[in-house]
Amino acid sequence: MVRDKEATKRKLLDAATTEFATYGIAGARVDRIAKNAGANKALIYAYFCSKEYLFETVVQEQVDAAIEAVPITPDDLPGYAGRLFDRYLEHPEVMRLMGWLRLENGFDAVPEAEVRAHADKVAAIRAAQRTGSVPDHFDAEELLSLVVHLSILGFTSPIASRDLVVRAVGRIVGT
Amino acid sequence: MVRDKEATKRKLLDAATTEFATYGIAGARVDRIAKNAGANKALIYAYFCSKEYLFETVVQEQVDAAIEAVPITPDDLPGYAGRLFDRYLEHPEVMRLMGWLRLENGFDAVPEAEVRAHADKVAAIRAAQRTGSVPDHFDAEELLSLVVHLSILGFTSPIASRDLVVRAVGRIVGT
DNA sequence: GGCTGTCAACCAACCAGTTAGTTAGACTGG
DNA sequence: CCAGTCTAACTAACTGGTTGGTTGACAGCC
Repeated sequence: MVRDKEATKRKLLDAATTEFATYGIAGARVDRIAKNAGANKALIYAYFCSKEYLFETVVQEQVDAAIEAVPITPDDLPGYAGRLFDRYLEHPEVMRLMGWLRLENGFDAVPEAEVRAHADKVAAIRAAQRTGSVPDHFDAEELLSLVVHLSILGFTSPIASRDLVVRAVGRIVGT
Repeated sequence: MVRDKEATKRKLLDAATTEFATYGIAGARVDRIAKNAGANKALIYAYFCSKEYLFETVVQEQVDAAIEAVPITPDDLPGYAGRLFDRYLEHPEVMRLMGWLRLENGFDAVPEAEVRAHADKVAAIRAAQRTGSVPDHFDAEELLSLVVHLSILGFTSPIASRDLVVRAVGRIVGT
């Protein structure tokens, strides 16, 4: 047996990510997380204080990763939406975790990292609008909301395709 | 005490609607539903068999009501999106219930009533496209998905307004 | 009297969180 | 190099409380 705190934390976080994405906060079972991580339940409380705080840690980590993986391209918003669409298709856990978070902890329970990243993206779009490379019939914040929202079309509609999202954003952004 | 089976069922359904919309299936408490309905817990099992089946009944009822309340207007899809937006603002339970359903029972667990209504709406849009009153750069089914999806923008973005949704759908539908 | 709606009390299963104790392995003094 | 010691990672078993579901008795109505 290897005694490695960080490695064990990692295994617990991985198991918790799957568990929370599948069952949500109320539905997740601490025993199952420990078992799937091959670790003891008490370690969850030693390392993450509580089930709730473990969930927050998982969300934080996943949101950070998603934000870093798909940087915004203000001059190509349809392409940005397409890359977001791809990301969510590859990592549906993020969307599921956010879904649980919003339903269980209220609709304004937004991870801090997301708030910061959001502000940066609005600024980037606004700058692009000033140079004229992005039309301004929508306010920068409105435009970002629309683009991001359209990129998650795949979770609402079974017939949604990458191409559909890209074309729709193309029409929203305009010429 | 009044002994009225239908009235008791109604009170239980109302309490269950609030409870399930707030806490989901796993998070909902049968005792709390009974208490809030002013009825006994055993009646839930007498009338609705199980917690799961009670949830299904609630969802069915709410979805039916929502479908009936907002009929489609193929020639005015922005207006349709606006009315859906209003409906969800007034009755957020429906969206929350659907959210729980999708997360807890899988993303293809769509109520039967919704499937039927969906097909009708696609047909209506397709007909409008044939008469030329709706442009056909999007397939009818794609168009409906986009319109419905945009109407729930309020659940993703805190800055979403009715006007924003209407304008966005306007650009999607085109002239 | 029998049928039906209602209920308090109950139960077995489950679950988040705790604790008292065990052990791997790093460190130390010789 | 090694015996002794100390610490922190780890664990099995337990606890207090909760939860979905049941049951047997009782009350009102034909």
